[in-house]
Amino acid sequence: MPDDEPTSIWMLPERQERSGPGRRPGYSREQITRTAVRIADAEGVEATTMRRIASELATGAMSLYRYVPKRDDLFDLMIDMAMSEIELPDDPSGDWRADLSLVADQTRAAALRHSWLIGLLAGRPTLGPHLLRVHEFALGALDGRGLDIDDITAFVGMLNDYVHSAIRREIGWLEEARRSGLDPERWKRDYIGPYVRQIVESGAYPLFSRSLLESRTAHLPPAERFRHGLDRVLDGIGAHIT
Amino acid sequence: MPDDEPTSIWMLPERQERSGPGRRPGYSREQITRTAVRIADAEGVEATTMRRIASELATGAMSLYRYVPKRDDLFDLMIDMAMSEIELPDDPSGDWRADLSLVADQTRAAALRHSWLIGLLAGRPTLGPHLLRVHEFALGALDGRGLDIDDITAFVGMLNDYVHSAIRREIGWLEEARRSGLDPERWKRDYIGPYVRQIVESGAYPLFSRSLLESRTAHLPPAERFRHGLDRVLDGIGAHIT
DNA sequence: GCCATTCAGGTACGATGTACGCAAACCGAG
DNA sequence: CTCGGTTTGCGTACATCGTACCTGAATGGC
Repeated sequence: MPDDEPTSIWMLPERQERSGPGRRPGYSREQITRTAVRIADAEGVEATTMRRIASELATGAMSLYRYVPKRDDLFDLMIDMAMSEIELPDDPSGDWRADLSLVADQTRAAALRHSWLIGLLAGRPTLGPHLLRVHEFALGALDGRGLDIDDITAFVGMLNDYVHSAIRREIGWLEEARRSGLDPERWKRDYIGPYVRQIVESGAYPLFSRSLLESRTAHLPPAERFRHGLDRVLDGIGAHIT
Repeated sequence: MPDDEPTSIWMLPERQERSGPGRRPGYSREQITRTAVRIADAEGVEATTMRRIASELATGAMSLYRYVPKRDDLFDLMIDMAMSEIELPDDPSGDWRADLSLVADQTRAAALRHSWLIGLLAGRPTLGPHLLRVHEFALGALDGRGLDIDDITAFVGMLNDYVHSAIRREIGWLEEARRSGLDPERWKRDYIGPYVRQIVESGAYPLFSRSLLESRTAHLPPAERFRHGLDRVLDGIGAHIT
C-alpha cells in the first residue's frame, strides 16, 4: 500500500529505531528541524531552503527527503519546535487570569525569539502536539466556570487573535526591513517614513493621522504595550465570568 | 537620480498620460492588476505568476515590469483592488454599531470573493488608499464618544482581528484543500479527518475534543456564526461606551 | 524626415522544490 | 564469512520561478 496518500505529517511518524537490515539513519527530524529553525532565526524563513539546511548539515539536499516529505511539512515541524519552548504547568492553577497571561507572555516570548513563527502559523492550519498542548491548557484555564464550550473556545480564540496581531505589530516592520537588507532604523526613515508622512500631510485621513501623532501608548516599551492590550482582552473575558 | 531607492509602490504612481515623444503604453496597472486578481480568484495566489498574467494578456512576462516594479508590489495592488470593492458611505452614520457591522460584513464579503485576500494582508504590512479609506471610516465610527485615540485604535484593531481570524476559519481549510488539488469534501474526510479523529480518540486533549464534538455553533450557517462572534466583539466595545 | 525617448518582449541567469536512480552501508540468514 | 535484501546518502536532472539586460519597434517634436 503506497503512502502517497495526502496525509498530515503528524500521522507519519519518523522511522522508528528498528532492528532490521539496512543502513542506519545518519540524521533525524529533530536535528534537521533544529537546523532549519536556526537558519530562520538568523536570516528569515525565505533563507530556509532545502539546500541551505543540507549544506549546514554537510550533506546533500535530497538526503533531507528521507526524513521530511515536503518542505511545507518541515515548516510544521519548525512551528511545533518553537511551540515546544512554551513552558506551562501540567494543569491550570485555578487563577484563569494568571493562566491566560502566562500563555500570552510565553507565546510572545517564543514569537520574539523566532520572528517567523506568527507568519508561518498564519499561513498554514497546523495542529502539532505542542500547539495542541498550549491550546488545551488555555481552554482548561476557563473550564468549570459556567461557560459552555463554545464560549470557552471563542474567548481563547480572542486571546489568540490579540496575541498574534500584537506581535505582528511589534515585529512586522522589523521583519520587512530585514528582508530588504537594510537596518531597521534606516528602513523606517527612508522607506516607510516618507509615505506615512505624505499620508499625514495630505490631510485625507485625519483620524489615522491622529492615531500616529497623538498616541500615548505608541512610545511605551513594547512589553508594557503588550500588557496594556492584554489586560483589555482579559477584562472582556472577565465580564462574562461571574 | 535613479529610482532604485527602496520605496513603497504607493509613492511611485503609474506613468501619467503625457505628451512627449515615445511609444504609447499598451497596458496599465489597473488592467494588469485586474488580470492578476482574476487568476488568483480562480486558481489561487500561487498560480498568479508573472508569466501567467502576461500570457493571459497575450504579451511577454517582462512587459509587466514596465508597470509594476516587483511581484510583491503587484500583490499590494491586488489587495487594494479587493479593498476597493468595500462599499461605505462617505461618512459614518452616527450609529457606531451599524457602521462597524457594515465594515465587518463588507470585508467578509470581499474576502469570500477573493479567498487570497486575508492571506496576503497577513503577509505584508501594506497601506494602500482603499485600505486607509476603510480604516478611517472604522475609526470615524467610534470618534466623538469620549474615547481617546488609543482606545479607538485598539477597538478597531480588535474588530479587524476578529474579522480576519473568523474568515480564516471559514475558508482556511477550503484553501488548503484547493491547493492540494482535491475537492474539499474528500480532503476533509481523507486528510484532516483521520488526524483529528486520532486526536479525539487519544483522549489527551479532552477540552479540544469537546470543542469539536459538543459545539452548538459549529454547524450554524457561516454567516450566522460570523454574526455571533461579531456581536460579542461589538458588545465588548459597547461596554466601554457610555 | 530625423532623433531622442519610450515601450514590447525575447533571451538568459540564478535559485528553488523535488523526482529518480544508483552506490554504499548494514543486518540476519546460511 | 558470505551473500542478499533493505535502507540510507546524495548526485543529477527538470520544471518553474522572479527578474536583469538588451535589441528593436513605435512615437511625436523639431
